[in-house]
Amino acid sequence: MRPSTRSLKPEQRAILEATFDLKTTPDSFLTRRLAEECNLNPRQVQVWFQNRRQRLHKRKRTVRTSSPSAAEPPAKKAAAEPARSEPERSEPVESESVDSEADPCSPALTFYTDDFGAELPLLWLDELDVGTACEAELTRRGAGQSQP
DNA sequence: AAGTGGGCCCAATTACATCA
DNA sequence: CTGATGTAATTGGGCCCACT
Repeated sequence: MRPSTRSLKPEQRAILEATFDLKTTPDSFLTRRLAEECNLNPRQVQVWFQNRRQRLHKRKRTVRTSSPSAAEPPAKKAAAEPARSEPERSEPVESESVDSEADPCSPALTFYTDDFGAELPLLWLDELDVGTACEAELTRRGAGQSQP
């Protein structure tokens, strides 16, 4: 493993990866929030997610093709993709690792990434109410910024 | 209804950095 | 030094939605 070559800081990646685990395609709002949280440009966040998805698909394809019993047709892009019909795009990809590190007891999702070893309170990940939950939580954090 | 512009995504590619 | 590998960023093409 390379210690991140010319890449983002471990903390930034940790946040992005934790988010990616729950949501591989964040909407513009979430992208902006992530950018704020990571001190990056929204464009960078967007590019990061794009590359991440690409890597994931590539790996899966490689695994399948290298697999002797892999008989999955290429699925030609939009062929099997409902795409923008869904407002929230049900994740077509299964998380490669980390099934559910989120603490269900916590009001705000908390992730522990062994990558960074840090505690990442990602509150906006509630896909259902990204907007409101995020606003509320961010406001709270911005004001108090302290967890009991 | 048709045409246009903006936004988003995917796949492929490029450019750079690091390690063996 | 070179080749392999990983990552960030760019490019090109396609699709969808809102607007005129």
